Amino acid sequence: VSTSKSGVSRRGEAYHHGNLRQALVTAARDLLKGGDPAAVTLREAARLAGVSHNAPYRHFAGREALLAAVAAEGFEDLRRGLAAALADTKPERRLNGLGQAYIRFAVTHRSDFRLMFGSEVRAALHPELQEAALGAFSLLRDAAGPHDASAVLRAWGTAHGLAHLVANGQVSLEAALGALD
Amino acid sequence: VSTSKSGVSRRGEAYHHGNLRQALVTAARDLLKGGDPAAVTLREAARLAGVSHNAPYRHFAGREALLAAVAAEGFEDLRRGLAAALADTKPERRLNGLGQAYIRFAVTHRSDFRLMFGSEVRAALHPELQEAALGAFSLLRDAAGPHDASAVLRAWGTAHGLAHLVANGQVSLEAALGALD
DNA sequence: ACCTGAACACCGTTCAAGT
DNA sequence: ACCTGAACACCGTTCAAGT
Repeated sequence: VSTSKSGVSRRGEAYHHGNLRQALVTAARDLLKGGDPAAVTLREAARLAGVSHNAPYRHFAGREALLAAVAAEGFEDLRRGLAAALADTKPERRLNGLGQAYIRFAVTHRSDFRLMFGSEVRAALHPELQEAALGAFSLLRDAAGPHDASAVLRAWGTAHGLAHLVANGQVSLEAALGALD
Repeated sequence: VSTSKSGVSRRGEAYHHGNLRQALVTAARDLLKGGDPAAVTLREAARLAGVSHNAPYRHFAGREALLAAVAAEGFEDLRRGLAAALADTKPERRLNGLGQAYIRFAVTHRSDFRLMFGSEVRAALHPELQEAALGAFSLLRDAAGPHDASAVLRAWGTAHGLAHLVANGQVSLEAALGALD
């Protein structure tokens, strides 16, 4: 968002964009907010970034790679949200606090959440995405406190499932939070 | 799959197909099995069904309507699976048995499951799909037995979340079933 | 009623250049 | 290095016909 870093020396300048990669990710994220992942188009993202329909290939192998970068940013946001919840929660309420933060993320980042766990992007093909996802998941695992693996997995599943149901509009946020404990 | 019903009088006959709608849904389901929902294409489904790329519009308003029909079939299958689990489970283990069946459905119908709960199809726009989904969900609600609404929702969330995690390959089937209780 | 063929506006992706 | 323009093969969707 800032123009202070490297490359963009004249305003309106498209050639030697300087931050095209991030501009494309941001554009894609905006397109995604509309709710329809099919609307995230390489050509439209390029248009929003002010470059030719072909410039994105300098930074991304293809459309799916751009979506993977968006999803990876989503997982980083999720990790931050979970970490913040940890800091605000008493140790004995950790599972609960993490669950709440997970569900809140799903509603406040609805379209990101669906992309992160949807089928548009095959995570196995995008190491950067896998790493970001692992970052969020392992925080969950490590931070859950004195519970056995099965209890942690069950708590994860519950938060994850309620988050999906809320994000899909099948359950209200209040009901989901109320069901957490 | 049967040719005995209405219309297909000569083999190889495409004109007055007789069962084009179902043929298209079946074709779409086959395409979906590949794992990539983008591969489900109106034109390719028409090709598989042996009709022109335009014939599907006689039965579906567009691509999304075809996907909605596929998802609706998925929900009917899910409902059947849940009903079968109910019949096989002692009353005091109902929540558990339903959860197991839910997770099993997700792994045996991986791509259907992801379509049913993914973002390709906006359920709100397809009443037939909403009805099929409600059929499965209300079976869950009604059959759960002597539990309060919050406990039923939590159990649904847990099964749903674990099912997603298994379908996405983030958790093994054994671990998910083990976490159920 | 049900189906076809041509046409339009889009996409992802590749290639040969340009600065 | 980074970007452009032309080109290709695909799509969804619409329209005017055909039987």
